[in-house]
Amino acid sequence: MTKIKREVPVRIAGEDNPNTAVNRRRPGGRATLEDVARHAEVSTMTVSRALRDTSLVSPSARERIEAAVRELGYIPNRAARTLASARSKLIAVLVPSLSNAVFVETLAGVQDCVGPAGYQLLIGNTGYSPARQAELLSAYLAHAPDGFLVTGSDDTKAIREHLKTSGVPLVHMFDLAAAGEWSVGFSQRKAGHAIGAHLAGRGARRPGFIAAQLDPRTMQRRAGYRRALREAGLDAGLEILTKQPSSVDLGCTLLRSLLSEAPDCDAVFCCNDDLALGALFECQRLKIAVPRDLAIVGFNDLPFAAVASPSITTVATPRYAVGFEAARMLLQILDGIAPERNRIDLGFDLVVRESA
Amino acid sequence: MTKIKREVPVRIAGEDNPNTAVNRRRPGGRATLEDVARHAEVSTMTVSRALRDTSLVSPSARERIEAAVRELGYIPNRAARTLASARSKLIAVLVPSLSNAVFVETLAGVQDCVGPAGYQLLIGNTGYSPARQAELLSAYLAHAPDGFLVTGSDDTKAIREHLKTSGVPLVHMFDLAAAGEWSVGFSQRKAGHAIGAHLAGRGARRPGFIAAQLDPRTMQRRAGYRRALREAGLDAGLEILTKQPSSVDLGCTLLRSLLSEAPDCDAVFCCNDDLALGALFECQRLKIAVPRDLAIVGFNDLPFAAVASPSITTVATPRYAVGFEAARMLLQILDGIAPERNRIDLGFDLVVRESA
DNA sequence: CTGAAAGCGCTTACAG
DNA sequence: CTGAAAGCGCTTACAG
Repeated sequence: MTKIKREVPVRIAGEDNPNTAVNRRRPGGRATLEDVARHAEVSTMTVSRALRDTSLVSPSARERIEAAVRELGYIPNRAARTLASARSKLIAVLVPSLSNAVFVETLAGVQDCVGPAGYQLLIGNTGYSPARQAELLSAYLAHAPDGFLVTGSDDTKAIREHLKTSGVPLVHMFDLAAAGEWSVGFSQRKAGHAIGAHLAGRGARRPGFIAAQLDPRTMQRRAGYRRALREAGLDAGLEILTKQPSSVDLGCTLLRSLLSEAPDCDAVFCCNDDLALGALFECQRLKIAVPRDLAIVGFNDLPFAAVASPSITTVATPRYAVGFEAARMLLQILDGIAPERNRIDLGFDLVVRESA
Repeated sequence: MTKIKREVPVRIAGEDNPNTAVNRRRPGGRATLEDVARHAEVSTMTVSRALRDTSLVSPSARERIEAAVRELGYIPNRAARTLASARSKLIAVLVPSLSNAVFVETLAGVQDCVGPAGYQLLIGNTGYSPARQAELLSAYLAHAPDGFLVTGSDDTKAIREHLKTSGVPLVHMFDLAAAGEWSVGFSQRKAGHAIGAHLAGRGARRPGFIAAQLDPRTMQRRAGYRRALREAGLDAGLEILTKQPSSVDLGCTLLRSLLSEAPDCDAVFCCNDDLALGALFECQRLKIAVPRDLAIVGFNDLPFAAVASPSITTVATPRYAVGFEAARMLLQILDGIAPERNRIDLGFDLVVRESA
């Protein structure tokens, strides 16, 4: 006696499993491609084609398939698609922080670029930690992302090492990487230099620098800033650095430290706007007139900088564009189009306002 | 003549495909479970077990498997796991905004809770749009998330409708949903009431309200605030509302509108801290003493509120906890454990500072 | 503690 | 324009 193999699983209408706690294979009886095919009286292949590109299929088939999809509430299973096609339509994005508005806007740029192309984002927060970054890289590799977009918390070598064998393309954001790598950003060094030059140009005698986190990009800004001061014949030695995460609160604290170390300090470059806002608040508390007694410069041009009182002089960074262009570059690579350049420098703008 | 089917694909060492542009099935020849099994001289099942729970396997097998994994650089393919197990280990999180720091911190709470349990997040930004929310719900359903965490941009009914048939559990964040739904949040209405009562209590004669975005939660705060004013015998009619996205800049603008409409206004409840910061800056520009001439209250207690000058009176909201507890509730549901309560009220704190 | 079989729901690569 | 076959890389459900 032969067992009869049921080619088509029998679905009894209204056969709801009352015991929802039990983990059945198809919770809710979600419709599959096969269900749609049967309903539309075509093969699964035709449905598969119609779903990807309607022009691949005859109008009549297309109509029936669309009707079936609607009736069954069919939603494709991406895991199956990923497994079969070896394309996940997932892009992994690694940023050092999300409490920093800069990276939130970068993500918006990425999202706006890849969303219309049908990609989903896997967003990882490395917290500026190389170890965490390595972990995330591995974890995300398991999802077989089609590409990586990363703002490195440290050297790019470890990243390369990790991804090299996987063959997944990667574009660096903010770091203008070396040849042989893809990158979109701007020169942190030049930006820092522009600030140093501005401060020197407006007559600062004793400028100071306050910085938190001390990530690579901050240190590059510092290098440019120091060079500008030296070029202007000024001492670049006055600085308060801490590895603590940046915050407005910390800006207050660091400003106090700076002034206690150098009461004659007459200008301060804060490594970002949050710090600058804290410094400004602290000055208001201490009755220090800005910019008359102390000039303050921030970095990034976050939304509040323009409307603070006094408004804050800062460097406007193209963070949204960095995300968008890095994503575009990655998409080109994924589509097999060679981007014109392997590194795109988006530049920056020194925005001179009231505070310096 | 019979074709011989190769049971084991032959892999020739050093056989690198020079044409990396060609999209082969296995870019980089990523190792599979089968590769590991062969290397460790066990079956794929044993490897599968060892990977999930080492105690399921003999120590000797375990050792060989671990060695093989290391040597081959094996990284599991989650798409395959998802397809076979019907569990994606993905949690979809929908928030109305990422430029609002509140939701960034909520996401941090979610991440900190689900990360250790091996879940990845799919983060969707609805931009406060119900239409976008519906789109994202569908898009994410394709990824077969094990659960949803959402802060609704509108009514919860549409969400239910969408997810009902899918059987994917959902926990609401911030909205304390109706019975039969899972939710973690706090009473926006009571929080608004606390602010109204505080302003009345400190002698406000002509309080005003400024608000942006006008999402459901903002309107609930407004309702509580107005009731408190009425209870104190004050007029609740003075308000400037706009659907524009919230920003510090907008806070400046709305404050000016408020004062031009009611020059005798002596207290203002800003629906969030960004608006309050803008209002404060504008007062500084207009030489309006805060709180003497005008009291300012914000909402959320973002990091800058405590250190502004003057420091800003506001309501501290448990946003990190909302994310964490909502995630915990969801994880319990996924593990088949019934949470004690279906709605968790985390409360809030009125933080009285200098500005009001 | 271990393994052979079957299948998850799609797409690729052919063939017509 | 359409379809039958095979397979993507895992896990489930059995069986030992």
